[in-house]
Amino acid sequence: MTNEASYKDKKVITIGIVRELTGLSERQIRYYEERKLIFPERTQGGSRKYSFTDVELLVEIANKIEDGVQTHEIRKEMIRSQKKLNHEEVKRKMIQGQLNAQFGFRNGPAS
Amino acid sequence: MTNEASYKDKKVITIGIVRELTGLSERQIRYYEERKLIFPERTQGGSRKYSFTDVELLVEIANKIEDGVQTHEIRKEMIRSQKKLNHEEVKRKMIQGQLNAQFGFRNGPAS
DNA sequence: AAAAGTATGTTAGATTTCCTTACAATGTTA
DNA sequence: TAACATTGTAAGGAAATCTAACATACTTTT
Repeated sequence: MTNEASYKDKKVITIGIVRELTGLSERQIRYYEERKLIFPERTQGGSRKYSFTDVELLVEIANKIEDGVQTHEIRKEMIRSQKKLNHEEVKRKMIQGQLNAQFGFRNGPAS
Repeated sequence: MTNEASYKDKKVITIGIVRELTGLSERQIRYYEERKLIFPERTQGGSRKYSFTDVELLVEIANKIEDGVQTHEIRKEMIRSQKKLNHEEVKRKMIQGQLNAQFGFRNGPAS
């Protein structure tokens, strides 16, 4: 049913490569994490690992900052659009629930 | 016309992560390179960088080796399928050439 | 205006990751 | 048996990353 974890979202890129891909400094990349705009995973030893999605997000963040938007504002925007997404998801599930109620659809493993 | 360089083919993954993703040892990964089965890029400093495609290929290689196939044979297979691909490409271009001869299609920058 | 906050650079020292080379061990092919 | 194939391991060095701290220049808040 669900996607095989897409390449785009797999956290496999170290910070040096992210620097190359985005043109940002490592200082900037770490700072945006400190401001909770980005959430790399870590290796056993503690090195950061990013996804291509993270890389794209970083570029968007950098663009907004160039436009004078503060990390603080960017974070709010992100929370807003996250909420909107959640809202969409809730609506989708409600509709799904109504269909189930009406027609008794099932897709679980039970027969 | 051509694809935006796909995430799958971008060489951005360091050997430690490849080890995690494939379960192979770094020794094995480097050895398969020595046997010309895989071709990582390098960072400025000399560290190897792999793509997701490389990771998949490594898993295939590992499976064949478990089946007792030697790197030497695997390489031949790869060259064979590479040649088949080239052959397809040549055919495609020949057909394209014939179309051009017949109808004089152009898409270059010249008027 | 002074204080606080934002964004980034830089430095230092420690730790992790990666590199190459070489030798060893074991199994396979010629 | 001699050569080859595959993998482990060790050593020493270089590259990459980490955190913490201090500095700077701006902007916002009080």
